[in-house]
Amino acid sequence: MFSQACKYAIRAVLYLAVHASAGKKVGVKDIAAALDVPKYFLAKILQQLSRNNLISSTKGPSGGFYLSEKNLEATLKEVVECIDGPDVFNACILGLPVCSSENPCPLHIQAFAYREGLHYQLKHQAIGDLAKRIEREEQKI
Amino acid sequence: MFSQACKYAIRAVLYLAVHASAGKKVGVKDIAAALDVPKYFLAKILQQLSRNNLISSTKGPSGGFYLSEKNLEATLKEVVECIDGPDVFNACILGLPVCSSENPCPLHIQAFAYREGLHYQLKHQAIGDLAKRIEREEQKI
DNA sequence: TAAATAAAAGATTTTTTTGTCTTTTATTAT
DNA sequence: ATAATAAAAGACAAAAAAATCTTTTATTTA
Repeated sequence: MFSQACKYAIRAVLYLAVHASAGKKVGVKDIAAALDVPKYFLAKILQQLSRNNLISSTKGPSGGFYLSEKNLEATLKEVVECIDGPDVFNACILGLPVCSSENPCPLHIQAFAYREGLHYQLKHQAIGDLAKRIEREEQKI
Repeated sequence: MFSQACKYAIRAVLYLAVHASAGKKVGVKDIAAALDVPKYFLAKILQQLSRNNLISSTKGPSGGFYLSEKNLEATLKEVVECIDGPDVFNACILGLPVCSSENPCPLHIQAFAYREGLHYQLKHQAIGDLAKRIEREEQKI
C-alpha cells in the first residue's frame, strides 16, 4: 500500500506531533534513533515534507523539526500524497488505466469499499487529534 | 498494496478463467497481448503459479495455459500469496514488527477494517465464480 | 521419427527504490 | 564576529523489483 518512504514519513510526523513543538525541536538523528529508521533516508523524507509545508524546521543550534499549529491541523492524507503521489487512493488496485464505479475492474467493488474507508479516516482526522489518541492509548509509533 | 507481478498474476488468472479451458489452452504471447503486459515477465509469473498448482499448462503444439476444474475452485488469495508472499494481508501498514489488535499501531484500526474486507472477499470467492460475474457484467480485465 | 511448437529454466539487463556520504547554507549561542 | 550546530542539497551506492533474452525440455502433429 504505502512505500517504505511513506511509512517512515507517517511515523516521523506522528512522532513529531507527540514529542516535539516549536519550543522543543527534535533533530533527524533523534527521530531516526527513536523510530529505528535509516537516518540519512529519513532526512531526505523530512526535507520533502518540509518543502511542502507539512512539517516545520529551523537550522543551527537548538534547531530541528517540529509541527506548527498549522501543521497539526493537516492530515495524514496530505503526508501520504506528498511522498507517494496524488494517486495512491485512486489508482486501480489491478493497475488498469481506466477503472471506476461506471467501468469497474473485477476487484473494484471490494477494493473501493475498503480503501475508501482508510482514505476517509486519513482525510478527516487532523494529525493533532491523532496524536492525542496515541498519547491517551499509549500506542507505539 | 500488490506488486506489479501480483497485479499481472491476478489479471492473467482471471483472463484464463474467462477465456481458456482444458480444451482451449492459451499461450503466454496471447495473454500478454490481451492484457497489454510484458510477455517475458508474465511468463515468469505464470511459471511460478504453475509450479504451485494454481494454473495448469502443457508444452508443445496446441499447448498453453488454462485452469483445471480444481484451479477454478481456488481463490485469488492463494494467487496473491503465491506471488507476494504469505504476509500481504497481515503485515502492519506502517511496517512495525509488532502490530495487532492488542498492540495496535496508530493506523491499525483504520487499516485493519480496510484490508480485512478485501482479504475476506479474496479468500471466500472461488476464481470460477468471479469469472462468471466478469462475463455477466462484461468487465474489462 | 522428425519438425514444429510452446512452456520451463537460466542468465542478464534495466529501472526503481532504498539507503549512504559529503558539501553547502542558515541559525544560534558564545 | 566566530565557532558550533543542524538542516538542505547534491552526488553516489546498494538492493530490490521489473523486464528481457537465450537455451533447454516436453509434447504434439504430420
